[in-house]
Amino acid sequence: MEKQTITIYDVAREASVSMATVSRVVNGNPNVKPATRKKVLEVIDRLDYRPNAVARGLASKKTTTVGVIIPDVTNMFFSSLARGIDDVATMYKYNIILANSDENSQKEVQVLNTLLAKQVDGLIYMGHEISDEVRAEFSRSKTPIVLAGSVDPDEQVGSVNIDYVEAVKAATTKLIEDGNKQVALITGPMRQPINGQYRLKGYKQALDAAGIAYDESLVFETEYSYNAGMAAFKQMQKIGATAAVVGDDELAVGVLDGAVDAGVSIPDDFELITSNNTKLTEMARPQLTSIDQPLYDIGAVAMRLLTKMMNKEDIDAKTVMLGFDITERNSTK
Amino acid sequence: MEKQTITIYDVAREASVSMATVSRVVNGNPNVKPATRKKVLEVIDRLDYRPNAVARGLASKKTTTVGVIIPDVTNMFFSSLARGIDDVATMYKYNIILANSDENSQKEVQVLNTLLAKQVDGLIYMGHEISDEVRAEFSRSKTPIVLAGSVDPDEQVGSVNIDYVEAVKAATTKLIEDGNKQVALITGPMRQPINGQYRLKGYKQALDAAGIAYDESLVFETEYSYNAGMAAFKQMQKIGATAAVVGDDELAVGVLDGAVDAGVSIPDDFELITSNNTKLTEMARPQLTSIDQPLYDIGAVAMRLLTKMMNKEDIDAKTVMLGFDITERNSTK
DNA sequence: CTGAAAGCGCTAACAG
DNA sequence: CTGTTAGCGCTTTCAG
Repeated sequence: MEKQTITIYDVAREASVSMATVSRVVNGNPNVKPATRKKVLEVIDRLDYRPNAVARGLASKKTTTVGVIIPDVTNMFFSSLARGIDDVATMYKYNIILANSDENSQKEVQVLNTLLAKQVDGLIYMGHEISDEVRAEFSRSKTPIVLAGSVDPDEQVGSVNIDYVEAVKAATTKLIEDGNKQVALITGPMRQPINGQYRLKGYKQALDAAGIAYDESLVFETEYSYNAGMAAFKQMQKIGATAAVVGDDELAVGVLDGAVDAGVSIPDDFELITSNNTKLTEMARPQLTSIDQPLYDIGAVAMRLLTKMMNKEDIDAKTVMLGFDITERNSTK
Repeated sequence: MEKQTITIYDVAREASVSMATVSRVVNGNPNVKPATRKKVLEVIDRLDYRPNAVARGLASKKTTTVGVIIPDVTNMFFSSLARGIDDVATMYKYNIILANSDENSQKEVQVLNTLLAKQVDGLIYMGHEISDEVRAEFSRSKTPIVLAGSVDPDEQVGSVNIDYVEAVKAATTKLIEDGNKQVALITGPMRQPINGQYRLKGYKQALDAAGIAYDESLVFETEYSYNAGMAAFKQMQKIGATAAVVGDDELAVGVLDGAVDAGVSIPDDFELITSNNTKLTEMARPQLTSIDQPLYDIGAVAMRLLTKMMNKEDIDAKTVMLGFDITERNSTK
């Protein structure tokens, strides 16, 4: 009365061969006489046999499943990465166990452990920052790990990114060249390396190169939300900023709408460059100029790198940097 | 020299008990003397033992993993559902294997089979339409299945939705009451039940109730994309429509921007109601009035329903309809 | 090219 | 309350 499963044993019996042989044909082992292979395949088809992946996993110690830790699937930035990950995973016959972490370190550790308990062959981690607890789990684990779109200051695991320093530097420089003297940087917590170490560094480099003094009050540390963007715009208006590099698209749309709602004309009176080039940049009015990170590719390359690691192939470089562009739209002159 | 795993047997030996006892404490079986439980827990902790979920799955025939088929994680509509699904899955100790299908029937069947091979305890399917091949797989499978945000005309499996007929009827009615004589309906393929059977029906009912004749040329069948929306607006302008009910938010933003770009004032000269109330509706300018489907809840309830089915609990109703609202913003008068 | 047999790590009766 | 004993369904030597 249960889901009466037909096993490899049933197939063996019906085909008058041993389970070993059935196993061989299922696994594409070439050491099987074409005739018997044909016979077995026919029985498999007739019985509608489907190998039990769990049993397979136990016996072979491979699950062809990788764990993916994502802050929030609902966030376009991460879901774009996830799509790239899943596509190449599928390409290499892996499945993905997706787990939302809300960037909560405790949840991350928790999820990490259940993923390892499920014997995933590899792990992809997304998130703006790696807490010490998570880092500890990483180094304790023998399972291959790759970070997608997040930086690992000590390069213990693989990672795929763009050069955030250069990207922000380029964006800031463009704004300066457009004639802006007061360019703001609006982004997430400086505690997170991508902001505190990379974006801020690129921003300062651009300022330096243009001979403009760094003004701390032009740097806004905020959460990545639409409302935070609207609030940030008000602040900027107060201190006279005329342009901004923004670290997140939703945040940038907030800044944009804050300006529009305040009757400030973009890009004439205020210029804006955002960072992720998600669909939002095209849907906003005016459309947003953006650093163009190849999100899908970052995910895809991360997964590809992971397949190599799981396969124990030689890796040229554990840390890969993909190129970026700046896509100019109508929020800049 | 592989990842030297410590097994339940190691724990048993170290704690001087049988593996059965270790298994009992790991599984919270109350039939263990507190003292021995304590001893075992201590050893587990000391050895850093982590039960192998694959072996567990093979022995118990439960994987505490459910398969989730999603057209595209990158689509806010579906990712919102997915978030609801994952949250309640986590709540009930399940993990999610997420697979993108691109609404491609062949891929769906393929994915369905690998998911079943991995012995998932249940399945959640998202997608606008269920092909005959997929339907066939559904009925062939003994694994519990729930549809989230998609309708199943023959109710073979569980499903969670809102009443699309009523929702579109309400939206259309509002537009008519605002004085529009030419209300368009812009949505996906009529082949898909949600459009052809439900939305169209609700649209016609509203027209009927208002004594307005149905005009086929006011119904647009298109893909769910920003560009399709811009194109649709041009069409509508040609035939003199003054309002539209749109089946997808990204599509609606396209319509909106098409209007804005053409210098048409919204809502004065054209009114718009969209369907999914994703963040996009708030980021657009003017902000979009929308049918408010509780996306997260649909996902959450679908997963909850699935847990009941996996648990063989009694279900009051396999098909559940959640309520909806219409959130008025600035694309309607 | 094929079969026999020993596990993989854990759960689940069944005794006691 | 605890231990023994079969498996779960498949992979993988090891012979032949």
